Amino acid sequence: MSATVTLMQVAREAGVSPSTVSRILNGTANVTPDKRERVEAVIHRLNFTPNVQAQALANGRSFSVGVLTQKLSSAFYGETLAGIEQGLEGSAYHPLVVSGHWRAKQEQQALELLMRRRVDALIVLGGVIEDAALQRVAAQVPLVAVGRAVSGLPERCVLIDNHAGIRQVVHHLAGLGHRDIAYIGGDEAQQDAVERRVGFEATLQEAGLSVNPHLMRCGDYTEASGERAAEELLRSGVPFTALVCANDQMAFGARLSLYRRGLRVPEDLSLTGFDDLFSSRYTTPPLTTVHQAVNELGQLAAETVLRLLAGEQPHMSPYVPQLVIRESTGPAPHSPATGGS
Amino acid sequence: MSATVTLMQVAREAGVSPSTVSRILNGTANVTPDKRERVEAVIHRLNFTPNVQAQALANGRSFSVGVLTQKLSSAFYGETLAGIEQGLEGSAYHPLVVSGHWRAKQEQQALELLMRRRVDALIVLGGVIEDAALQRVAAQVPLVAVGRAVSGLPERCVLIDNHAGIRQVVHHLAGLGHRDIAYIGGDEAQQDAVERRVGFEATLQEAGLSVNPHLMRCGDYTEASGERAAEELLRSGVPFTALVCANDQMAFGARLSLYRRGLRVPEDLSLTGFDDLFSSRYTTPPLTTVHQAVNELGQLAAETVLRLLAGEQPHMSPYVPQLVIRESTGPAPHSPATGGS
DNA sequence: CTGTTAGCGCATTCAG
DNA sequence: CTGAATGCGCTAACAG
Repeated sequence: MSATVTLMQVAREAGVSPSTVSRILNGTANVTPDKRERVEAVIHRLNFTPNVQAQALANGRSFSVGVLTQKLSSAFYGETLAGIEQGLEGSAYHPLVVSGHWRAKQEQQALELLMRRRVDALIVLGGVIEDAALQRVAAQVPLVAVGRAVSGLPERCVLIDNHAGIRQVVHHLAGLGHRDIAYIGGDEAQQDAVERRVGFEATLQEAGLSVNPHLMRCGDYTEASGERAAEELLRSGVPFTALVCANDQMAFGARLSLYRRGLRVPEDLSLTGFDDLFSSRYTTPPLTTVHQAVNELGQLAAETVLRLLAGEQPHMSPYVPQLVIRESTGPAPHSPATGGS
Repeated sequence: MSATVTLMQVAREAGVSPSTVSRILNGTANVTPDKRERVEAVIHRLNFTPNVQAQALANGRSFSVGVLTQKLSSAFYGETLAGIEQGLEGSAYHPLVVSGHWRAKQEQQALELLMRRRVDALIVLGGVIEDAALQRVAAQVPLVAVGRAVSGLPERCVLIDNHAGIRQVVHHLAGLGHRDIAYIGGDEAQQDAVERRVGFEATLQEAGLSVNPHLMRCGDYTEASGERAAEELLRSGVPFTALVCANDQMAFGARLSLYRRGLRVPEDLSLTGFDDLFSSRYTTPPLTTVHQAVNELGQLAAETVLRLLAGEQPHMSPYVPQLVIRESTGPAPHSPATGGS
């Protein structure tokens, strides 16, 4: 653990004042070539790296943007984080990531941690913390929310048009002749879960089909819950020819449940997801789902934050996700699967 | 953006000295109840939060441990990150994550960034940067590497016994009667990729089987590469009854390729992976693979770092992963699949 | 128990 | 163009 080199040491070693070294470091002012060379040589020789904390303290900015995510192990948010990282690249700002685990209290603590680190801006991915808490921090630093609308902060939310997404799914299935369509929704504590369900029901009617409460189930966005819900649906005996899941993970779980019962996809039953996780391309059969450009959304959030930091007032418009038709959907069979027998 | 409150302001407002406030904040010394109450009231009223940068500067520690990962969107490392976060929880230290994207140059930059942020310790996940670079930073701060051996830094590497893992796979398959076993390896720039391949070949011989170079292919750990390699294998016409993949993702890709050709798993062909990603439980059929307790490895790394920070010298022993037999492996069929037809 | 005094490492006035 | 002086916000001796 060799002692860490300071700007002051560099200055002494090079026979100049600390200010000169600082100027060279930041290109704040011109310096005679010979001094510059001398200093740079010393910097290199001593392997000096400026202390970011000190810089932050001195000029009032930490050059870091806090990111509140929910789970580091989530494929969905992981991709968004990658997008944010990418969007910030080249910009002097760096992301500082903390997770809230979908727990309001932890999200609150995470926000406090970020504020103590004096992040220059904030990006919030989903979460269940109250809008009021977000408004409070938004009063201190520029804040951009992804995938959730925060009241009082329009133009600061990168929104996804869930309704439009699920609508495409239903019309696709209806077009294939499906009339009995089952649905597995997500935890309605999350905004998008209710938007998707409402969109599903609305489109059903739009397509001249009726909502059958016996074909509606609720999961929590995990594979296990999807498997369980599909199991229940099948066991209930109520016939259906297509199964719409509110996200890909639950579709994966449902897929397993169908496999267990020997039901073929899409011959016996059509299956759809939402999100288009990377792995959805590799399920058997590849999953028909709604593509969200998660990475791009992350980049967009990053760019928006950068723009906000630069004093601009960016305009946001909701992102319309697109249906990707792969191989898990097909024409409705004549005799609906019930799973019975 | 309201001006940010400082400790000094709190002190003035409460009619005490800054040191007193500091003492209350850190519990460094006793303070009379009345003063304490007064100060805490002011802190609350002004919504004061200490500036971590300033604290770091003042006491020489940033209370952050840098984490060099490769891809934020990776399911594998994501789980490890979650483990690290968990392991650090409650410890005053917080993770600072940066990605290297498996590019030596970017990894180097990431390390520099972390050093400039004056992290108190470092956790490195995989990567392709030279050992020398890691040794250099290890000279400045405690360093723990996960999933890679760094020369000169034994006892600082959380290692996985890849050989033992792949060995279980081969013996499992041999026990099922498979004699023609194909292999899809990873990019050999990564240590574990070569360890797994070498382990595969060694165990084959150990089991009395011979290594058939025509059944060996190389991917890069991605689904796409697994699909491609399986395709080649099948097209080559060389018969085999089992396909061992060096990681789960490639197994997913291979699975799709088999599906495309109408080959049943495990009736026509047995398939195995390595890692036991969460989603491997949900493929159809669920994948037989080698379980790595990735989350736990992350926690272990975090605890080790904490121990190092506390001045202890922890002892490391390689982690032995365990085979998880699910449904993608079965008895060898009588007539091997060749994919030709 | 508590206030005063010095820095921590750097950027930035302000004079030369 | 460059050095000296100041302060960023906080902690840690050091005296009371």
